[in-house]
Amino acid sequence: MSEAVAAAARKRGERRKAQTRASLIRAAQQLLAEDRTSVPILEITELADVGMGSFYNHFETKEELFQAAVESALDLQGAVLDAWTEDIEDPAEVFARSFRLTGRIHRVEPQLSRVIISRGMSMISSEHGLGPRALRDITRGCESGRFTIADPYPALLIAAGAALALGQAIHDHPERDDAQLADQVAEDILRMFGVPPGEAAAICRSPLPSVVDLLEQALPNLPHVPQPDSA
Amino acid sequence: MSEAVAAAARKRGERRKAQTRASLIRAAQQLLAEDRTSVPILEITELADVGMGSFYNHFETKEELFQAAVESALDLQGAVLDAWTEDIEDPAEVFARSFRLTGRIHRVEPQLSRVIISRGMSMISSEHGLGPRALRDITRGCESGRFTIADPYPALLIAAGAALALGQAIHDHPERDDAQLADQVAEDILRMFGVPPGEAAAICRSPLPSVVDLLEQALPNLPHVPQPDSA
DNA sequence: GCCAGTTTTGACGAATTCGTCAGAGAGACT
DNA sequence: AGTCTCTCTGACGAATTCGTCAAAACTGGC
Repeated sequence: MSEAVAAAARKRGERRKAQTRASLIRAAQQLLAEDRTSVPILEITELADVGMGSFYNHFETKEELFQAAVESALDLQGAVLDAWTEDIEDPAEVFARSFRLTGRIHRVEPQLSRVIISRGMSMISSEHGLGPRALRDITRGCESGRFTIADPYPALLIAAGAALALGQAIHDHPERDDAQLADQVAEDILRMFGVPPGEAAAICRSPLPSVVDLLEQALPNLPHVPQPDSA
Repeated sequence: MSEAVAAAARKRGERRKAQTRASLIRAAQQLLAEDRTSVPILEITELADVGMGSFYNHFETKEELFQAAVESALDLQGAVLDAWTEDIEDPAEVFARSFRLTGRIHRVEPQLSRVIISRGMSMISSEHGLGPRALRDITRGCESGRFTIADPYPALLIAAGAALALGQAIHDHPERDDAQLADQVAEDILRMFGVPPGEAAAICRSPLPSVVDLLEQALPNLPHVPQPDSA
């Protein structure tokens, strides 16, 4: 037991450092969402409520921080989607659910969404991006015969591009029904994958759990996510 | 006739001013393509080979210049695609040709391509973006019964997102066969539009004119495009 | 309580960047 | 040639931004 206590103690310093880093990343995400990436470092640290010098303890340049901020947001989004679809068998349902929930997230978590939109395109091929995850799911669908496309990769490009464009459209036109739009896009893409039209429509109109509830369940259990300060 | 001469003369000043503006826009496009948008204004004017003070004769802020640079690139791309497809009847062929040629442009004109990728997502709904043009073509296809989708708008989002993702992929993975990739993506999207698979495949495998030749023909005739200096 | 190792902090001088402005230059008109 | 107007130009002072560093704060081990 004393070992456990010691271990916990040994990690208090690390946690403090991680807190500072997380604060900086959260501030960077806020600025990224507001599309204000050429702010002075002092403004970032003020927003993060840390000393100006702390920035240089964690990052060499602003760009490095913003990069980390985007990767963190993408990792979060990926982990959340995985958690929400892990118990589904049908690849078509996995894809539809991921896509439709992503659409809902754009409205419920506009900051996360904007961060991803801001740089998601250039991260499609990155290991942090949603590309690898989507490619895995599409490939699974092809191998199981559920999807009948010639090659998963072009399909991935379409799906990933559509996901980002959908988010952009939801932000640009808040008056539209975002849920219906997301469902329609998902349905179109399923048909492109080779899912019969009737089935695609049924899958994309099935009821979804509330994103808010899902997020609340998922967030506390996710590893290495910048948490809001528990002041 | 003296009127015509006077008019020509009156415009010499305007042309000189437009030259300076075009130089600035070309410099901005180069920087945009290199993803270096937080450079000092002096560096932009040096690249444009104009005096530092000239910048403020044309733009209030750097962002305003970059905005103009993106709009100029998008207008060019749109005008070129229109010129290349104006005499085609079948909406499916118009779409396929636009999409496949856009894919080729990413490799042939990497700078134009990168500029569009850098901000194309946020310009989908803009009048300068490719969105309105694509929406027009897709709607035409729906009305003529060639496309059987429920709603043109979600389809537009998929096509636009895919076009940008394709460009990104071509830059990220230069070892891939970009022409084949673009053709496959176009084919998948045509099938999504409701074009029978066999037809979609045939349309997207038909031979294409050389983008280089087309560009050479189209460029000199396009209005209000920043031309390279004819030193 | 004290020391060694780490992280945080913000003040400061150095360096960069900004935006203005007065003068030069080019063109149009008399 | 003279003058008027509009654009171009780059030097300059003002303002911003950077990155370092020595001191302070915190932590863990003794």
